[in-house]
Formats: sequence, structure tokens, C-alpha cells
Amino acid sequence: MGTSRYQAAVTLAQVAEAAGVGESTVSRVLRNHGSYSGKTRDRVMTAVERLGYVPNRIAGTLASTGSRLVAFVIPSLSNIVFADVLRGAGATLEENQYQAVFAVTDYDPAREEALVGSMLAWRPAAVMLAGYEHTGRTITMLRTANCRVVEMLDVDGTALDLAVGFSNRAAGRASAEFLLKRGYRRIGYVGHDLERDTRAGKRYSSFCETLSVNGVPLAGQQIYREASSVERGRLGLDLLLARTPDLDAVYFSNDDMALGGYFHCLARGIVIPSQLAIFGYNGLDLGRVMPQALSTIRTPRVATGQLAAKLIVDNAPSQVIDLGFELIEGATA
Amino acid sequence: MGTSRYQAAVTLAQVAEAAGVGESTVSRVLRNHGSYSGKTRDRVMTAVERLGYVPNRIAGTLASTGSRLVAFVIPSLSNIVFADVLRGAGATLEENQYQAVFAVTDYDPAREEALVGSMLAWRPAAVMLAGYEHTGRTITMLRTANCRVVEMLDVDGTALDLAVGFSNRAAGRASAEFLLKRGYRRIGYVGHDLERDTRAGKRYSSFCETLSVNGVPLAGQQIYREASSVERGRLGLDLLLARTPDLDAVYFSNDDMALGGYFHCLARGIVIPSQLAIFGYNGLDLGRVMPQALSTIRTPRVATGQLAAKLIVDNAPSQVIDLGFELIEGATA
DNA sequence: GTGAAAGCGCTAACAG
DNA sequence: CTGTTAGCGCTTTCAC
Repeated sequence: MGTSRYQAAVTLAQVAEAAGVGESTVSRVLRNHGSYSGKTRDRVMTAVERLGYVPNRIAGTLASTGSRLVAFVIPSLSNIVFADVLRGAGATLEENQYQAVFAVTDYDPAREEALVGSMLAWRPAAVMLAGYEHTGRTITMLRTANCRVVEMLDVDGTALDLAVGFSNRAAGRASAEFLLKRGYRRIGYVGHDLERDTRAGKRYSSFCETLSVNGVPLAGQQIYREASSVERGRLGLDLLLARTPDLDAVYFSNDDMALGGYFHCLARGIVIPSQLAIFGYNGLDLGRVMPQALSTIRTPRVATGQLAAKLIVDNAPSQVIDLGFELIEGATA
Repeated sequence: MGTSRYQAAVTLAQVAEAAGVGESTVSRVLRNHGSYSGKTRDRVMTAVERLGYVPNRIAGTLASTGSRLVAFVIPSLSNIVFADVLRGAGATLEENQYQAVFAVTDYDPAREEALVGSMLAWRPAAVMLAGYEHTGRTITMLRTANCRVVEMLDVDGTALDLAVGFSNRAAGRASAEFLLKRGYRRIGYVGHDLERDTRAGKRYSSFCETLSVNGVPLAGQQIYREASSVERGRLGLDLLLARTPDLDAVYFSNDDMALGGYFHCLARGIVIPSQLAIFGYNGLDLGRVMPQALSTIRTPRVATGQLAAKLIVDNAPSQVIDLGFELIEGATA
């Protein structure tokens, strides 16, 4: 077993010989492309079955020009957002015999650059990225490569080729307008690494601007340089309230952070929303299940993945598609 | 842009010509394998830079015998468990220039079979699976293929080649023993699809057996046929308590389900743990952040991924590695 | 409807 | 230290 179990793989040539036909005939039958008689098909399939032949896609891809590989270069797998996108794309790609390959950048543009480079070495049909913020070299590589590019989960910027998502700026603005409409005036923010998660950064700045424009500047904030987590949401709210006890509402960078904030309130006996309102972002399922439904913005993550995949499969022309989002008026704000 | 932007990719031969050297020299320099002078290296690298050459790994893999592809065939991406495993494996694989490819089965053995088949077409160096329960054909394909196989997250069974994980049976037993030791005697279970998530099934049966052996049979259960979720945890506990109001503890199939149960108790004013104890499984970070820390079992998911990758990179002999787990005595049970 | 032959772009001997 | 030469296993003309 293991390393010692060597067994030369069956090749198409062997199948051809066993079936007593030419190689190209086997290839035609297997890909159901071109013409062949029912009789030959049976002979080929019998040989395939008997020998346990598994086509070698590496060779197939090299021989034909285009590959059916789609490369996802995403910031994180722990963040359910990207898992949702991948899930959305999965079905469509699979139906069309595409294969997904992926790499994780940890929100680091330099890593993204390196990973895009190594992905391109597989000559993928498309590269799928998050957002518009890439290094110059990443952009150059992508432009030079003969492949489609989809920038996902953002539409606030200039697309390289295709873009599918929604406006993070609009989401930040909508969140601010909602809190203002509800009458909150002492509003704080608890967030995670804005520099690297540029989409969270766009929501934040747009949120703040909207508050300012309405004469209600942000009353306090706690921003971590690390990734978001339930724990940082809880600690962040604790710290923020220690500095600014008179807040009446807090906007969190996402639902995970908001859940942490919710837990903090529960633990400290802070009544939601009368004493403190909480607002999140993402619209995760768990927000609906909390004792008080989380007020948040639901983003079309699965749909983004689905559409991104469909655009690639259909070889659609370059375009930007805004799928919008939905504001959930829960019970926490 | 898009589909119209065609640009034949630069090949190694072109680089060789531009640098005025042979193809194999370029290959050696690029792979830093074999010997070459500093002078030629510079000429090659200059040409590579100038032409923007990106090696074609498809061709490289076909020419050399072994591929550096590792295929992950996992049940789900929404379940953080598998994201953790992938995260663990990612770094090691990357350092060693391996590329991860993946496909999602949705806990369906038939889909697993189909996906393993199409993965094998890429001639991966290894196929990474969850658990031991596979169809006969899947097993045959895996045995016939000349590649390593790692079954992850379980050690209760017979490994095909390599296995890395922990004992789900032991985890179920430990959970039961813990609850008994704490004095609970009216114990219920709320779970998700046991037939497909066979690891959850093993925990369940082992949990029940342990209770029975100790003369405290399971007092009630609510089992869904669908995947786990916070929502099903909450609804499940609601239904279970409606039928069996006198429970003093509930074992959930995982932490997500347990969180749902926790939310239900909060919403209904059920005091934890005096009125009802809650016990989960997985040891997710959020369990520590809940107002009352969740009592659960922490599994080494990232470590499983890391080790699985390391075994492949090191081409280790066939073996089964039990990484164990840790019981977290939280505040909910 | 079918086969022969020429590559796809690279790596891996093997000479030199 | 470097160039030449076979392939890797398949797809794709192009004849027949």
C-alpha cells in the first residue's frame, strides 16, 4: 500500500488497442463529440469498463487549448461569506464540467499577488477574486493572461473584466440611515481590520459620512487590526462602552462581531434595544434565530457565486452586475 | 477585453530563444534543479521578466510523472469544520508547492463517488476525504488509482491508506460520561442527519450506549434528516421539550445546534444549567464567548489538516493517527 | 464513420 | 555546465 503500490495508469492508447479501434475514435466516443457507430461505441465502452480507464485531464487540457479550471483566490475560508460564494458557484461549474481550484490570501494583497501568479500557471479559464483592490502586478498579470476575471462581492470600483456583487458603500449608507431614522443619536462602531478587508472599510467610511452629513458624527469606535470574530465583537463592545458609556447604538463590521456584542449585552444585563441597539452586516442565518432577531443587511452571497459561475460558463461579455442587498429590520435596532 | 482579448501565452521555448540558451537550461533555472552558471541564470531571468513568462503547469505535470495536486473531497463548506481542515492543510501544501483542488459532496456518498472519479482524472498526488464510509466503487477507484488517500476526522474504522483524526465513538462516550458524572439523569438528544453524517452517527450511538450501560437510557430525542444549523438546534429543542418536559440535560450533535438550543432557553427563560444543561460538540471559538461558556468537546480540526498535508508531503507510510480531543467543562453543563 | 499523424508545453535522460 | 532529443496522454486536423 501507500507509496509502494505502483500501478501504471491505463491510457487511451491501451483502450484503443483493447477495443481494436483507433485512438481518435476512443476520444470521440468518450467525449461524445464527432460521429461513430453504435457498434464501436459499445466496443469502446466495454474496453473502458474492463480496463478501468480514467481519462487523464492533464493531458486532455494540454492537447485542447482551453482548460476547464476556475481559480478562486479568496481572502478566507473561515469567513462563511466566501464559503457561501463557493457554494453558489459550485453547482453551476460542476454541471458544466468545470473544476474549481482555490487558494486563500488571508486578506493580504501580496499573498494575493503570489497566488494569482501560481494559479495562472494552471492556465485557468477564469480567476475569481474578492473586490477591486489588487497590487499593480496582480492587475498586470491578470490583464496579460488570456483568461476571464471576475471580481466578486463589490461593485464600487473599476472592474478588470466582470464584476458581480453589491455596493458596500450603499450598504454602509443604508445602515446609517436606518439607525438615524430609528432615532439613535449616539452611535458607535466596532470593527475589524479595515485596511485589509477593504469592503468593510468602504462600509465604514460610507457609514461615517452619512452620519456626519446628518449632523450626528460617530460617537466612538473600537477597531481591531485583526480579522473579525465573535470574540473581538464582544471585547470590542466592552472596550468601547468603557470609553463611551452613553452610546445608544452600535454598528458592527459584520454579524459575527455583532453576535459578540449581543453576548456582551446579555452577560452585562444591557437591555437591547432600549438601552443599546445593535446592527450587523451579512444577514447570516443565525441572526434570525437569536432570541431577538438581529437587525442587519442581508447580502446575496450564494447568488453572487452562482452568477459569477454562470457568466464564466456562458462566456458573457465584460460587465458589472449589482445584485443589491436587503435591510433586515430585526429586533436589535 | 474579455473574450476578445486573445493573446497567445509565452512559452518556455520563446524564453529559451530570447535568452539564447536551450530549453532545458531555462527549465533548470526556473525549477532551480540541476546546475547552471550565474551568468545564464541572469540571462534567463531577464528574458522571463521581459516576456512576462508564466510556466505552464499543465504541461509540466504531464511531462514529469507525478502531479502536485491534492484533491479534497469534503462534505460541506458551510460547516466550519471542513474550512478549518482546509486551512490547516493550506499552509503546508503551499510551502511545498502543492495545489489544492476541491469538491463538495453535501454528505452524499453517490456524489462522493462521482467526484472522486472526476478528481482522479487530474491524477492528483493525494485524495483527502472525510471519514471511512464510502461506496464500493469509490473504494475500488481509490485503490486502483496510483495516489495516496487520507481519510480525515475519524479513526473508528479501517483505513484505505492514511487516516488522521480522532475517535467519534470516544467523543460520544466521553460526553455521556461527563453528563452522568455531573449527575444528570434525564438526558435528551437533538441532532441532525445521522445517516449521512456518519461521524455524528457514531457519536450518537456511542453516547446512547454509554448511557444505557449506566442504567440511564436516553430520555428523548429530536433528530432532523437535514444538515445541522443553529435554527434546527433551536426548533429541535423546542419540539423535544414539548414532548419530554422533564429533561435535565440535552446533548446536541454539534455546537451550532447547541447554540440554537441555548438561544431557545434564553428566549423561554429556561435557566442554564440548573433547569437544563446543554452540551455540544466541536469546540468552536464562539462557545467560549457565549455569556455562559459552552460545555463541549474540542476537536483538533486545524491540526488534522496540517498533519494530513504533512503526511502527503513527506510521503509517509500508511498509518492511522489519533489526535484525540479535549473535553471543555464550560458553564452550560 | 474511422485512423494516422502532428502537436500542446514541458521535463528528463543523455550526450557533449 | 549546457543543448538535443524523446516522450507525457490526449485532441485535432486531415485524409480515406
